[in-house]
Amino acid sequence: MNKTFKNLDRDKQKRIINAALREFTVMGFEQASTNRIVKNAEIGKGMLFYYFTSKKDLYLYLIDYCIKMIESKYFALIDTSERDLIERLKKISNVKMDFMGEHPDSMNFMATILVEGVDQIDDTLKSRIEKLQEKGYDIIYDNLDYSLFRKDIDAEKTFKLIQWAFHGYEEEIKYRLRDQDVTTIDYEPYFDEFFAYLDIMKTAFYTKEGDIK
Amino acid sequence: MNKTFKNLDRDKQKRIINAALREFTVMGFEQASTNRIVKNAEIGKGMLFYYFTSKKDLYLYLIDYCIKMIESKYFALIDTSERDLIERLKKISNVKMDFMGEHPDSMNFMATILVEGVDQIDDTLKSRIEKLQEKGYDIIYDNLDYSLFRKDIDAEKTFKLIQWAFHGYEEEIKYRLRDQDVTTIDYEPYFDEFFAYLDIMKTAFYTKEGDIK
DNA sequence: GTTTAATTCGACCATAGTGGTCTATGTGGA
DNA sequence: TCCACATAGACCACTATGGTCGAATTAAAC
Repeated sequence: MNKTFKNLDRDKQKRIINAALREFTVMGFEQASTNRIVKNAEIGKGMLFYYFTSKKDLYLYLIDYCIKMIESKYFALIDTSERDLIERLKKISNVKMDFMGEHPDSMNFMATILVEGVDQIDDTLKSRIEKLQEKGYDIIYDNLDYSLFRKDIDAEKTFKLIQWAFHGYEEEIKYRLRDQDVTTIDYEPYFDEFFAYLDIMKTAFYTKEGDIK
Repeated sequence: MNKTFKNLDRDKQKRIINAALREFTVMGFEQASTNRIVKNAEIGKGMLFYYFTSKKDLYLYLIDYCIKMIESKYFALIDTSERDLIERLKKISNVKMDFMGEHPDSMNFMATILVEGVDQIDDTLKSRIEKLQEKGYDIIYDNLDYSLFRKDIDAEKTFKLIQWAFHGYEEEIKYRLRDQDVTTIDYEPYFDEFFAYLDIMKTAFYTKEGDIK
């Protein structure tokens, strides 16, 4: 990546980054077209290869960009002091929603990278991505209070059930809002609906007040 | 589609169908290559366009083929006489596993059709697909016994939670077995693990024996 | 055994798109 | 008037595309 790119006005920079992120997300590395990227970014073809030495160089830059973005704007905002699993997942959902609102392309791009293993990546980058995944795991599981769960069911498995519910609801909302503009959506009513699910799970999975042992 | 295709030995027919299903599933309609299809099916290029008038003709044939397949080998085997949601989902999982073992390409292909709306489809085909989705919905929800659920939580929402758990576990298993040969997998231990999850949900969501009201 | 018909193949076609280069033309400061 | 940087897009060799076509092979009919 050429230093000129760093000195660009933020607008042009963002246009290029977002156009490229979207292209790679939708098409994958091989099928992604630099022609479409420059057209959507509204720059000349020559410029892309002035800023970046090759398609691959651009791709690797984007991965690095997204890793930094997720570390600073997503993971950094989640604290693990909340020891109630459901309450913590609730907070994570909030941060995630905010992040998705502001950087949807970065998140979607990284999602495709994580599910499809990509050949273009070298070992150091690969290990950075692994670290990122581990960190994502810790943020959910670290320092949880197992004693909240009823004693007659397995806590580990109940964890899973709760997580699947979070994921399921997320997907359900994505499906319901499938072709609406992300920036204009009011998520408030969905949070209320979601909290009802959380209450059910607390009623079903957590120790009732007054219960002993 | 040419009638000659119907008269082909089953082996060649299957080779062509499966090669095409896989190509369209992985690449989508536009990016799918007829060259790769004929190479993987081990037939000459000319033959594909002898059996089918065009790429689109092949594509539409495959959709029709899969709809019929799913209706006769999947939906037909599920009965809705079991009124306990969890037990019914258990049976559905069994049929689904069997089907996935024998016709994985058909199922994956239809899945991509259902999530990505495809332009190539005309109205009559579109409505057949909608019917299929409705049928899939009925198979889960028809004739269920709501009285099994505890009275202090919302039954509809609990349905959702249970479904999300089924889906979550399915995905988890797919992930764990991600690069193993589908035909050689022994699913038995996973069923045991899965039943443990179902027991938890019954304990948590269903009315306890002896409970009144 | 000869003629006719149904199958099979892959070289070939025009076309479109690829990643990347290069030249010509700004642009802004000294 | 320089000069260095920045910009655009025509252009390149190359690859892959969906689809065609004539020649070869096989099967059937007489």
